[in-house]
Amino acid sequence: MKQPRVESVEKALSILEAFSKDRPALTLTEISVETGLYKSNVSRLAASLERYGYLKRDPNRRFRLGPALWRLGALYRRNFELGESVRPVLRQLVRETGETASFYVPDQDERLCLYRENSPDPVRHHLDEGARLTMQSGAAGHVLAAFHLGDDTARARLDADGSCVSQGERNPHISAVAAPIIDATGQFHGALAVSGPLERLNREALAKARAVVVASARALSRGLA
Amino acid sequence: MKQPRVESVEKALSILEAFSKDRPALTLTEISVETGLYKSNVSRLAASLERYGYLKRDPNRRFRLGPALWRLGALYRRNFELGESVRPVLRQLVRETGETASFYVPDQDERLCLYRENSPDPVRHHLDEGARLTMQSGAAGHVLAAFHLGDDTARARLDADGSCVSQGERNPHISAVAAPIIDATGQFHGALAVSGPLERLNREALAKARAVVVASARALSRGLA
DNA sequence: TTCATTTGTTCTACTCTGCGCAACAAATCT
DNA sequence: AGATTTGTTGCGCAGAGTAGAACAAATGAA
Repeated sequence: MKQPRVESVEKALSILEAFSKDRPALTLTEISVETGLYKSNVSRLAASLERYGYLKRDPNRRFRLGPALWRLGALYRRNFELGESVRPVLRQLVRETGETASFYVPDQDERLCLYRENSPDPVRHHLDEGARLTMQSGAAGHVLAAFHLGDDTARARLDADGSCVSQGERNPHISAVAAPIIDATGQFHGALAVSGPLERLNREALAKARAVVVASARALSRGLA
Repeated sequence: MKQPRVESVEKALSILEAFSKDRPALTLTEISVETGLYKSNVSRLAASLERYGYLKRDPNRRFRLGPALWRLGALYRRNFELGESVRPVLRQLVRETGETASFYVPDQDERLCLYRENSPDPVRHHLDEGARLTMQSGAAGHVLAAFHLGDDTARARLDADGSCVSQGERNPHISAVAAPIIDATGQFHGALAVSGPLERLNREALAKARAVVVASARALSRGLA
């Protein structure tokens, strides 16, 4: 059997993927170059995307992502009844550790920062909600790789309780600790993590943080009916 | 000239539109019914959407919106450098009026609640960020219709300063006041609004709120380089 | 358990969509 | 003004995408 797919749809979606934090507005030719599609083709695909509000054109006729994405994105996040329960947990983690707390979910073969509460400390690990990182490194990355992809190498890095720590792995100045969220049915939802500057979040602090994160993850996991 | 469009892409997007707050998870047949597309067709389109993370299947194989939407939605919202500036303004409005404050942007021929800060009062006008309402009614609706669509009827309802009030219009128990955000180049961005229960937000309170909203909208408008 | 029913996937043939490309138009720069 | 870049439109062919049915898998009933 052949994997079914619809080419033009995937082309259209790849147009959306061309946008990023650093490139929030693109001209037709830029999109064309970025995606490798012909300009005429992009023009037509973009027209359809625009109709549905997935793209819009700013005053100088450049393309930007459209409001429909935000609307559907909000719907997506609502699916996680988690939202209501995760935020307080993150805030609690920030209070208890003084560091930044985040919640990651798998997005394709990468990981997505779904929720985040930043440390009050001016020197902190900063990252935006909606940011996407690799699953190949970082404490949360390993947890996701192990539970979502079923990666054995990653699984080997995990503690018996499923938690994982990393020091200066993805970013040389950051250490972190993460634990999985798994509901009663065994369904994996994502990873809870605390991260901060390596200097402050040293071996000792990490060990303490690990206990807190694991406990919070347990509580959250239980909270999912 | 014929309006360019790509049929399969629009079909795919209409699949995403089939999801809503009340129907966050759909089976293949449900999508098929909702969109009027053949099941085999939905199956293939959905496969492509799934590949790109716009859809995912939950444990019972039902379709749900995917994380890519949230990621891109976050990017979209970032485009509004507004975000950073709007939130504080909304909070300030809540503080000054005691009612709920929101920021709406146009989304196709409707309006989308992009940011919202709720009143601390237990009896308040509740609505979620990401919710979509008509442009045909409500104070913010008229402002958007007037400035975005250029609707003359709506324009006639506006005050000289562009503001607009409504009492029990969209919802019989809610009154509201809204004002437009327009940057130095004349570009319209959206509407700032304060809304609350009709009983509390009466004629008198509305008049007071209008002044506050208009002032905030002015300040915000100026804040956009 | 077995049978019935619903739900989802796979296959095929035909049609018309979507594609590449080139010619055209519009905007921007010199 | 002319030159160059950027976006749109027209056209014909290839083949992508569709409808429909047949098949497979899951679910429910008995």
